[in-house]
Amino acid sequence: MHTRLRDGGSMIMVTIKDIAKAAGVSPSTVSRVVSNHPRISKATSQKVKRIMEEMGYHPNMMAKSLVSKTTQTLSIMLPRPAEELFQDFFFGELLRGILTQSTRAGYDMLLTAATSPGDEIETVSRLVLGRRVDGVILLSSRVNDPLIDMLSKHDFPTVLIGRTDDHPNILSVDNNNEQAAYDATHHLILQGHERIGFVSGPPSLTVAQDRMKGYRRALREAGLQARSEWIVEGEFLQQSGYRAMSFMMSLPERPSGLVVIDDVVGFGVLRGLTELGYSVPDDLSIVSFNNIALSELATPPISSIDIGTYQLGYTASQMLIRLIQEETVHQSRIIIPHRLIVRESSIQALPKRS
Amino acid sequence: MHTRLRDGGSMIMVTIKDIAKAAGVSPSTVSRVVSNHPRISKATSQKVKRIMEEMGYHPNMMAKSLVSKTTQTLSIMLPRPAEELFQDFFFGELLRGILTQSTRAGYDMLLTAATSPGDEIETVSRLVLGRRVDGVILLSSRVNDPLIDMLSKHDFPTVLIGRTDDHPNILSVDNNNEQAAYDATHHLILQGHERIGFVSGPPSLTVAQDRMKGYRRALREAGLQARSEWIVEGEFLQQSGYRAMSFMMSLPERPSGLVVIDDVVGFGVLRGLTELGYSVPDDLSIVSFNNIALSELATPPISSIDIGTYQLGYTASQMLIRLIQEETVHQSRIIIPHRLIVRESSIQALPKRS
DNA sequence: ATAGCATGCACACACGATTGCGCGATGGGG
DNA sequence: CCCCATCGCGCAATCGTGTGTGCATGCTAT
Repeated sequence: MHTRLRDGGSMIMVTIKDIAKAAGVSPSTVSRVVSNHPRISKATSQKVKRIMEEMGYHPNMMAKSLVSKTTQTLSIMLPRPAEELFQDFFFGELLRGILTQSTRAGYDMLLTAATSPGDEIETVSRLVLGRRVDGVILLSSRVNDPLIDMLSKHDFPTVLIGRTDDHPNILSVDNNNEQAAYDATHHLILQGHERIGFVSGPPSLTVAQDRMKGYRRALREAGLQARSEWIVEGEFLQQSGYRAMSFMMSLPERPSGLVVIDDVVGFGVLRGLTELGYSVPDDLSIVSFNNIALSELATPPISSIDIGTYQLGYTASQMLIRLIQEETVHQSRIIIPHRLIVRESSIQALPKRS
Repeated sequence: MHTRLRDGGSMIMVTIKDIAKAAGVSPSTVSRVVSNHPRISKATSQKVKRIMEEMGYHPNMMAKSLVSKTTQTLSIMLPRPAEELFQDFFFGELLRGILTQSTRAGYDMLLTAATSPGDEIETVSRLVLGRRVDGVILLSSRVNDPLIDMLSKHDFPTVLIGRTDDHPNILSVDNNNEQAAYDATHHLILQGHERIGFVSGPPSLTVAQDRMKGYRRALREAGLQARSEWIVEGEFLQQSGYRAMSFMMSLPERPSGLVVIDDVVGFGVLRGLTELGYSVPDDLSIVSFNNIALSELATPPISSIDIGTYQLGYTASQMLIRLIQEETVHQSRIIIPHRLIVRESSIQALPKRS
């Protein structure tokens, strides 16, 4: 059964002209009333405003954008593939930060993904060169990202959440991931561990590179060795954690502590260990990153580096809007502080309550 | 230090006129080339297309929208407060479903939240009456939602993810939540439980109401009683689960099985039980809803009703776009099938591997 | 009394695209 | 050979809003 639900765009549209006619003034006067132009008399202003109210006038944003050359819209450009991101709590918090700030500042958020692999440039061109958005927040902080090339070539307002070496003057918000990984690793060292592994993410991501560096530095400074079989690269998925765990536990010489690049991956590690009958933290201690809400609800709760996810998004949005509106920025790179949240997954001393 | 990064919107804009001039044709011809008008010669078409390529032409979407009265944009209207939603995995999957389909169909997604409490109508009016979007996906399926009133009064393309009684002809995608809760409860009954509780969400949400009904029906059919102290209402937060668990375990007569409205809440219950030294499923069996990715990674893995979250979003987007483009729909309400995923949290028979 | 200025508003054009209509050129059939 | 259909394209109006300019009017100052 086909049902006809709407009658062909019959929705009547109250324009500025209709208001003008009803108020007995010119369209320009109505426009100036809306924008609070000083040279409009109190009387006309009130009358026009009343009529706008009565007739239910809402300015056409498209017409407005056309002449003002601004859309009051930002785009969040998702990396490809985006599946991992969506599966991570991390993303929701980030989004919440971005949305809170941009909504407050009167900007709308466009959530953008490439239509097909390798189509990012095409997609962004359409938005950016087609003047659909005023600015872009990039979540794809890969090395040598052609998107960043393109945006910076066009001098388009862009803020990167992450890091890039190739474009020093692009705005970015990031953590000190090197130090964060150092702190996580150092924490395990302080707990007495000498065999510490690292479950990383895709090596093309700067965040994975940075955390790797911090991990290595901590070991080096402590005079410990980073054995290559204790370092595993994967994705930001639980399966990666599970696989990494299987591999590590099959080694003749196993690590006793593990730094894991993401909480979700950490969940995979933890679950695998539990299934195999190992105890955390006794058999293997775990520290991971991002401190998603469920980390503290794991059994045992997972120690994690809180990277200020909400703040990351909030700040990115704030920087971008400031850049668009004022065309100046105070700093081109802002580092959100991190902090280690210690939980049972990495504390052997803690009495077990079960 | 203030740094001037951009030189005042200097970004040159290639318009249809520029192309026309360079190609020695009229703007209308260029426009027709873009839209593949049949009455344009192969020769001119190719020449114009080559020049567009050379000069890097991208049509101005605002101008296009102004005349075509269509924006190729949909809005996802978030409920208030949105905090809970963002903290739930559920949301990411839903978003992924919506985005995948709408991107495929050539629509952009606007993520919209009210600027301040009670501002939903204002916010949506601006978007809808200001012709900023072509359609709206509503996530707020409260009872008596004034937003739905407003949208349906204006006959604006809308799809609701959830249910409403007040507006029978509004399009919606939903689960059979009553049956889903029935299935969850029935599963516990089959496991031999006779004292079964229900941890619900805000009673104003239709999803909470529906699941409550299914829970009650299952008990009634089995000749079991739903004691009021075994039914607790809360939010979609882990804390709610924790509190509900504390309360239930303090009762003189405790439930032995628990149906929980959301996995995240279930995590809270589970964690609380573990901390207090109770065993799941032996002391208390748990079945929850949504089957987020981490459910199977809990210790023990949580039984959950998979509601086809991705499919929910995908279908909503598909319905909406079809309504916009064809103005007809095959069905005004689509039910996404659910299925119970049984895991250790509700199976006493399963041998424990630890 | 009149020049001068501030005030309040309308006219007209612009933003960048789409599209109905019309006009010249071409070609084929009677 | 002429008429008419078809083809290929340009002209001009239009979408709804913003804004520079100009023209009245009324008030102040000399």
